[in-house]
Amino acid sequence: MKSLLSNLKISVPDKIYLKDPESSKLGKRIIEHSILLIDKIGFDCFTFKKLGVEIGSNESSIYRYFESKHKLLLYLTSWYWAWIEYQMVFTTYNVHNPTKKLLKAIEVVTKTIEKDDTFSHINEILLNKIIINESSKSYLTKEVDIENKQGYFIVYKRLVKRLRDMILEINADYKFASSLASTIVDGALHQHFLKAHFTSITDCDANISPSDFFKELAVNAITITK
Amino acid sequence: MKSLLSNLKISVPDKIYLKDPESSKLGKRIIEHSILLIDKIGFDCFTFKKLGVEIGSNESSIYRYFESKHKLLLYLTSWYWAWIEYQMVFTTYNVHNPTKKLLKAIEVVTKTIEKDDTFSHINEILLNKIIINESSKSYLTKEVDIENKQGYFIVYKRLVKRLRDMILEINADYKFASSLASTIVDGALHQHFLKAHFTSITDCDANISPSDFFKELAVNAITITK
DNA sequence: TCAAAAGTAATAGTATTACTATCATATTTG
DNA sequence: CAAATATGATAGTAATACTATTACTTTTGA
Repeated sequence: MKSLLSNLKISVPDKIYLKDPESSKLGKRIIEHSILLIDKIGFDCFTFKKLGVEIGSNESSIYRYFESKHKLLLYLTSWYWAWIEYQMVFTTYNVHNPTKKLLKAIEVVTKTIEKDDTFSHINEILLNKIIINESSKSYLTKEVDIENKQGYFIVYKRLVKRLRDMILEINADYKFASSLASTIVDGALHQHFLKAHFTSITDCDANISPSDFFKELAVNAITITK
Repeated sequence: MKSLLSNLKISVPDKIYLKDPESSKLGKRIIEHSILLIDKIGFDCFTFKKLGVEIGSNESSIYRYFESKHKLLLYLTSWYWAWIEYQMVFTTYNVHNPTKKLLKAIEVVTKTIEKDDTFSHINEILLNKIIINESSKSYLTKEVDIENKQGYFIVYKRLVKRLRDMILEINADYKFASSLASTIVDGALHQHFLKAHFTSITDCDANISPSDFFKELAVNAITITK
């Protein structure tokens, strides 16, 4: 219970930012408009100078919140996964049947995001698109091991571990619980990408969702060897 | 048979390059050393200027082969997948049992790459590392739809479709053959990445390979609903 | 309430990147 | 051996990803 409650808050590892963007109006505008701008022009073309123009503020002011656009991406991904984790813990909390619980968790992790008005300055639909298109760039770098040691990816890893634990609750003997969990989380993003851009190599479309695929895949993987 | 033979050659869509790097000594040096340098410093820090220094040649000469480093990455990924496709077709060619055939194909796609001396200027072990760490950057761009229309990703998509067809040979009623195939190809790269950097969220290590995981996953997914 | 502290803006400057353009030289080929 | 082709050297450009400094503005707490 304690462990659950301590993670319900959308909190991002504090080493990621220089100054907490949640602590000021400008900080919130930075987050709000960085999501809009990254979605619009892509992370590769996104710069703090362009963001400054967008929010009518100065480049140098943005640098006081984030060292680099890479750190900003780390912030956005951590926020996103913490938000997903919150929903996962919340929706599975009073579900006692292990299989039902896992299916609910997979649903949360793999579904197409809908509007959420809890956090007014964050557009979760666009943020989800950014996660699909850009989040892997946050760890596919030469600095990944150093940054991993500094805890920049704990939220993501914690989410995968929660999923792994639910898998093991169903079948403690399943040998690939961690790999299955990480495959579901990463694979869902990939299927959403394929659905939008490479339709010929996915079955996901208006009728079939990534959730359908991964739910069946997971249940078959875990229960067949039971 | 014709269809098989026509794809056995390691051929890369010719719109990717300005001048075929296989057509000259300098071209081969560009490929050879771009693999070494990208592996060493990462694609983000890689520039044609640095590559020029490395091969004792001029930046402007490299630009005569590739428009940009992005195109070079597209070349390397296409070459890699064509090489994998070649092995997949070759090793499954005389296997008539559909399940055995699929398992051999998954082995080829997911295994850790070993030395291959057929193509002297290409270090396949390092190229595989580049594919794991950098290949998604070739399609996670704002230009993906235009470039897809121009055929820059056909080799990758053709490989996934071959795998899909083998899945359907086992069970023609399986609803998620394309998604399973694309999940295996992308997921294997991801598991290799996790094995190297985020060990706590994968089961893959010195004893368990991504191949073990994906073989069992695929067979269970396909056969249980048969 | 007023001074100190903290936050924000404006400007300038730097090294590097991702190229393009031009011209010269070297090599190949018909 | 001349013409064509390939490569090299140099220069130049706009943009990127920052850092540094100074000035102004707002908040706060004694």
